[in-house]
Amino acid sequence: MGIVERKEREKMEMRDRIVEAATLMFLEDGYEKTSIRNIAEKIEYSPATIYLYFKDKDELFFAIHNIGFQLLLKEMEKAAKIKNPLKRLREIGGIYVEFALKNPEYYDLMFIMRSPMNALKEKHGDEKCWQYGETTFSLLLSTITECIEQKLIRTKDPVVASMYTWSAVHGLVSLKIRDRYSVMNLTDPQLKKMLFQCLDEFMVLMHT
Amino acid sequence: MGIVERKEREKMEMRDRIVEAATLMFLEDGYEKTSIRNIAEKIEYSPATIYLYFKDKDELFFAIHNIGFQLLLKEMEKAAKIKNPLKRLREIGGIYVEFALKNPEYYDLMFIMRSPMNALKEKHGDEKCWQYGETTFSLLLSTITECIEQKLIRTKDPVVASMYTWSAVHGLVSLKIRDRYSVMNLTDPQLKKMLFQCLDEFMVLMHT
DNA sequence: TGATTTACTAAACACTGTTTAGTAAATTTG
DNA sequence: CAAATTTACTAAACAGTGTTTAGTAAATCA
Repeated sequence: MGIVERKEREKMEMRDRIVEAATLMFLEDGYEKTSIRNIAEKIEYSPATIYLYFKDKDELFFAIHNIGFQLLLKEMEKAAKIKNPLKRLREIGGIYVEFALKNPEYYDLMFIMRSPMNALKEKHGDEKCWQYGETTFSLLLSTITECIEQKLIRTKDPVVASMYTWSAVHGLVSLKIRDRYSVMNLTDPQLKKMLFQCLDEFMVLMHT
Repeated sequence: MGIVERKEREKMEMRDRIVEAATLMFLEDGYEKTSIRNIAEKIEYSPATIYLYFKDKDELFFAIHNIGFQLLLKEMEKAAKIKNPLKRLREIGGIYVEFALKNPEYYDLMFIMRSPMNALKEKHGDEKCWQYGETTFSLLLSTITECIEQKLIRTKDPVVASMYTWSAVHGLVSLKIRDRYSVMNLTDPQLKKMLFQCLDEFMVLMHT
């Protein structure tokens, strides 16, 4: 009898409805204002119900963080086609920066906020750990490895190169998202231009 | 009569006592656990008293953030002596990374958390804005300008170079502080070694 | 000495994440 | 089909949070 299947499906549907409502609220009003009580009110259930589907707020926001990664990885696919690994590397960087500027809330959750990482810590070993993070990093790593193989960049260690490349682009966008470029009085379009100038200059530095 | 002077001095002393207690709590137990109520209890005053000395929690944490910057700038002074601007640049980077790893809570407050920047936004124009941030950045900017003048680095625009250099080191340490290097299973000493490898590799890239 | 200002606080307001105990409906079992 | 059990849900409470208001006692001024 398909009764347990139906129940499982219903459970999944309810979970999805919670994540959907929470995501909408999070993107519109930010993390702080997306309270368990507000989400519950939006889906017309009691706050306690949410705890039947998620261990805590961190686990719920881990689910939202995953949606963000799916979005980023879909964008990244566009770069995967590019044969020349150096051009692909530049495109990956460009997509990364563009994603962060277009989806600052998602980016914040994916790479800055503590919340989703807390969720990972608690279920140690259950699934490997930070799957989507690994996937994204290995995309960068394999591209840089190709660049080194073809002697297109001035570096030997692919892991070190991947780390400081990731750090460079993360630094660029996270300082913007967390308001530290207020030092230089720039408008948003001016800053965006600057960020891409930084990216291009960085690519020049790496190039043989 | 020195009565208003004494009162002013007492007001300052009380302010300092609040900041001191809050700083100790913040460094020991982190931002979340450093509540207005806990601070008040520690200094043996009521929570409402704190609001006679600080507009809100953000303003209090802006004061703590300033202490962090004083600490960083004191470390930076050691680099100022170095004549060779390229070596000075490397030292500035090293001190920056070292500071972040040794004082992750301060670093977080200074360059990642929203709280102190919120305090700045509210008093628009009162003092310029993010004074300490500007000071630190101009230290980097002047060093890089010297490097360019002496043709020691492969770049023309000093502002762009300062931005991506800052971003690179900020990226390195902020990904560590916010737990995103959990991807690579490294111990803390291993990661530290890697971060400095990244810094050195980056310096090689910049060098002519 | 009386008026005023200053420094402070108790209590409340409006929130937050989370847990517990209990209920009503759906499902399974005899 | 009726009784027992499981499932899905909620009201209410717990223990906190930042912040404001109204009121008090002491210090200072006139």
